[in-house]
Amino acid sequence: MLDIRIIRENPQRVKDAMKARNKDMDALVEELLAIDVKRREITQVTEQKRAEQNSVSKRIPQIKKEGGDTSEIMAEMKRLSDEIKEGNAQLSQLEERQQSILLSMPNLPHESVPIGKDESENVEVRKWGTPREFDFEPLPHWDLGANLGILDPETAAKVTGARFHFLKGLGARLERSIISFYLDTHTENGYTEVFPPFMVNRASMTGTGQLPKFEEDAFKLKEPDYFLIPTAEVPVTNMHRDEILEGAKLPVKYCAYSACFRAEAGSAGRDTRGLIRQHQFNKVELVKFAKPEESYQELEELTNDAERVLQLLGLPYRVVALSTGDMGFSSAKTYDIEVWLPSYNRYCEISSCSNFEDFQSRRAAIRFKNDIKDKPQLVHTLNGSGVAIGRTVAAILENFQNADGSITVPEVLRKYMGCDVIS
RNA sequence: GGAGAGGUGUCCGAGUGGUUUAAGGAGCUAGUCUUGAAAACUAGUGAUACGGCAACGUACCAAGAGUUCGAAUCUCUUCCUCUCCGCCA
Repeated sequence: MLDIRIIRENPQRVKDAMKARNKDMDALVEELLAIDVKRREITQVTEQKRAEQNSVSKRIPQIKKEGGDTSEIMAEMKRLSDEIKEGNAQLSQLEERQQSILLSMPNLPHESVPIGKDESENVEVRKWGTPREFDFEPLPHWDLGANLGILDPETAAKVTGARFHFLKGLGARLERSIISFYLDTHTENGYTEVFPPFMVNRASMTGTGQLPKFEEDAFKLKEPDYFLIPTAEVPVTNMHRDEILEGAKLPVKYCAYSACFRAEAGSAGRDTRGLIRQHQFNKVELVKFAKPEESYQELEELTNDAERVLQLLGLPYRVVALSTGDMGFSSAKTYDIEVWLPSYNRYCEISSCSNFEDFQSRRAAIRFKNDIKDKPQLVHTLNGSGVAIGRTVAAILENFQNADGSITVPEVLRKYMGCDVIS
């Protein structure tokens, strides 16, 4: 959520930023400005009346005690009370409208973000590794998985439906090994491991920006009003909702494994085969709470921390800076890490690392103060996949396949897998 | 799921409609006393939000709604905690 003060003081900057995101919100910005003026005006008048009501109310018991007649004052107070109620009603209407507009507005992109209409204008920042030249015809991971008997979407379709998988045997073990390897790597690197709930309430989904705008993307329980998490970002960031953190303890760094659930609304027909786009997938997520002046340095480090696991696995990847037109709703700046997938013959997103600045922390009221006497200020929140598990499995199967259909297990996973080859 | 008890400030805890600007205590801060410390005494003490240039005002007693001139206190809804029972991993 944007700060109403930024809109009040620099509406043009906000309008321009929305246009860079392909959204014309000029009319909404103007409406916000009008609401803001009116809101403050009514607040002042109503609070003044409230002050009078408080002071008169204090005198009433004294007058009664002295045997005075209060009926005239009571009648006057009744009128005042009605006026206050009317003022409050107007205020809550204005506040509700203001809030609903603010909740619908995406974050302002950081000045370093490339301006662009969509993903075609993302900027490649760096590349690591070299895509392998095969001396045989490489298979896509869904064929490799089926041939090895480790990937079984058909049974999942019977048991549940489309876009789910059973992993079997060494496939299931590979999934589990990657989770452990990622968590071990990140905890050695200073992240505190947490295991979060996989369902969250509405306040948490609103805090990180999934609601109210993107409700149709989430799986929702009928009763109670809970959502299946689309990413561990939601429960982990909301751990500190409505809290004031100690400045000396920042940055706070968490890593968390979770299953992730996405309805994938609007993506029918895309990536229908294999592990790339599922309704349920596993992911290890990195989450940071940082001081504002350090958050962009922290974003670079978080991205590097995510890259490290791919380097250790030996998977070629590249890092791209998303353009204004391709960035997510809540993000001020995002790097995507894309792993090389032979079957796609291109790099494919496996991690998305973002600085949300104070966009989430304002919604979720996550603050800090350096000293006990300071005024609390909003932290900057960051997160990134470190990294997606299912897509890692796909990348390992495809990049490390052998001519006989077997898969060479990356060195770092062997102690988890208990074998060198999947065959 | 059933029955019961609760949720008040940093903490403990009083408070069933108005002299409560939330009693009292603990803790914390400063001072007095003391060679120093402890004790005692005195004073201070909201890690909150909004409006206002400011003085200040307003809100906030789990959350939300209601009754009333006036609500921590009465009514309704929700959430959470604890105890017992049931069920379960």
